[in-house]
Amino acid sequence: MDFQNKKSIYLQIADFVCEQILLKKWVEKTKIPSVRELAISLEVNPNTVMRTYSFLEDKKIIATQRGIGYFVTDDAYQQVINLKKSEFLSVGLPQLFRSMDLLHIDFNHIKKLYNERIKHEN
Amino acid sequence: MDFQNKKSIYLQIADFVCEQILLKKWVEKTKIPSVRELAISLEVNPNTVMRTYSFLEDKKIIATQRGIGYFVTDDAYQQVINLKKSEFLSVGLPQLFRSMDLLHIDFNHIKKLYNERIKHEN
Amino acid sequence: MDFQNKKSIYLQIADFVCEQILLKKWVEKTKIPSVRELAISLEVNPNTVMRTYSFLEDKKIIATQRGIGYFVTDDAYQQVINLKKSEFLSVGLPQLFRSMDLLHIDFNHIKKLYNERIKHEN
Amino acid sequence: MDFQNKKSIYLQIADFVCEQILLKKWVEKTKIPSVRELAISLEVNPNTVMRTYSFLEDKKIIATQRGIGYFVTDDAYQQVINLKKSEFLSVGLPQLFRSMDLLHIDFNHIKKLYNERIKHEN
DNA sequence: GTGGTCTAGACCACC
DNA sequence: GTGGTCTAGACCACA
Repeated sequence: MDFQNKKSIYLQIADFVCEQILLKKWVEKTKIPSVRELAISLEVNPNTVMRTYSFLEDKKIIATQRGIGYFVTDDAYQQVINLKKSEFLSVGLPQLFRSMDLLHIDFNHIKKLYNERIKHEN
Repeated sequence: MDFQNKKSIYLQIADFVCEQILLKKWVEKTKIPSVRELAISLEVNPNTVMRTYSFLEDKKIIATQRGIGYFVTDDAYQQVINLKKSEFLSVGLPQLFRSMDLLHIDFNHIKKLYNERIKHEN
Repeated sequence: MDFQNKKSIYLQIADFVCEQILLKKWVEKTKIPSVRELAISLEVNPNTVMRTYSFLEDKKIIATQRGIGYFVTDDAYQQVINLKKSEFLSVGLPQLFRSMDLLHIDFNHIKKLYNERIKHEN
Repeated sequence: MDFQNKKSIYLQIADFVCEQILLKKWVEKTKIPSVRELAISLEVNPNTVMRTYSFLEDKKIIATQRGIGYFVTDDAYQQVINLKKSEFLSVGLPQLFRSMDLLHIDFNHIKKLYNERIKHEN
C-alpha cells in the first residue's frame, strides 16, 4: 500500500479498513490487526494507525477491548455504508453535478468512460 | 460568498474566478478586480487573494500587467475548461466510480438524484 | 455480569466482590470462589481475577491461606465501608458538588431523580 | 494549573476550557488561545493541546478557522451544558446513588457536607 | 502482548 | 503567525 499526498495518511488507512469491511474481508465481531502490527505492515508510525483506529471507533465501526485489541462492531458494515453514502451525497455528487454543468458533460459520456474503465483494468 | 472549511480558501476563490469566466461574466482581455478590491468584497485577507491570482497566473488563466492589474488571458476560457476537465478525469471520475462500486449505486439512481436536484435548487 | 469499558475490569470485579460483602452474601471467615472459578464464571482471564484478589488482599478485605484459597477477613465488612467511604468523600462528593455548581442543579432536583430511579428499576 | 494523575491531561484541559465557557470567561464567537500559546502557558506539549481542541471541535464546542485559530462556537455554552449534564446523569448520578445505598448515607448528611464545604473554602 | 497517553521535534499548507 | 500531520521514542495500565 502506498499513500497519495493529498489526503492525510490516517484517513487513507481508514478508507483501507472500511474497504476491508465492505469487501467482507474483515467481518463483524472479529479482531482486526493490532495497532503495532498494522503499523509495521503499512510501514507507518504506530501513532498514525492509532489515530485511524480512534477515528473509526468514534464512528462506531470498530470497538476496543482493553488489553485485547480492536474488533469490528456488530453493525460495522451498515455504519460504513452510511458513512460513505453520506460523504458521497454531500460531497461527491454535488461536485459531480457542478463539473457536469460547467464542462457540459452528459450522462452518456460518463457511461462511456465507465465502460472504458473496465477494459483498462483488464 | 461563504467558504467551506475543508478546502483551502484561495482555491475556493480560484473556483469562483473560473466560474465567472466559464459563465462569461468575466471575458477575455478585460481587467478583473484588483487584489485589494476582491479581498474586501470577499472579506478575506489580501494575501489569500494574491495567492489565488498567482495560482491562476501559473495556469495561464489570468495575466498581470505591471502597475495596471490582472487581466483575463486570450484563451482563458479554454484553459479553464482544460484545467477543470483534467481535474475531473483524474480525480472526480475515479472517485465517482469507486463510490458507485463500493456502495452499489448505479447510473439510474444518480440520474434520479440529478433530476431531483433541479427541484431542490428552485 | 458485563463490563463497562471505561473502568478497568479488575476494579469492576473488585466492586462486585465488595458488593457481595456489603450485601452479606459473602460473610466473614468464609471461603470465596477460587481465582479460576470466578474467572470462568465471569468469562475473564484468570490473571485479571488474580489482580482483583491481590488488590483486595492489600486492602485487608480478603486474605489468602496457602494451598486452600481466599477468605473474607474478620473485619472485611468494616474495611469495605471504610474504603468506599473514603473514595466517596475524596472523589465522589467533590465531583458531585462541582457538577451541581457548574450545571446549576440543586438538591431538590437530585432528590426527584433519586425517587424516579426507583420507578425505573422496577 | 497542575494535573491529576488519574485523568488524561488532554481531558483535564478540555474540562478547563469548558469551565472557561461556563463561567463566561471565554464567550461565543471569540478566539481562544492558539494551540502553541496554551501549550506554553500550561507547560504541556502542543500536541496535547491539539488533541484537546480536536476533541472539543468534535463536540461542536469550538471551531477552527484555517490559519487563524480556534473560536468558541455560537451555541458553545449550551453544548457544554449538554455534554456535562449527560455525563453527570449517566455516570455521576448512578455512582452517587449506588454509594448512598451501599454506605447508607441519606440526603441530609450530604447536605450537611455541602454546607461544610463552603466553610472550608473560605 | 494489548491499547493509550505524552513528549520532542519536524514539516507542511495556509492566512 | 495559525492549524494539522507525521515520526520517533518513551512510559503506563491492563489482560
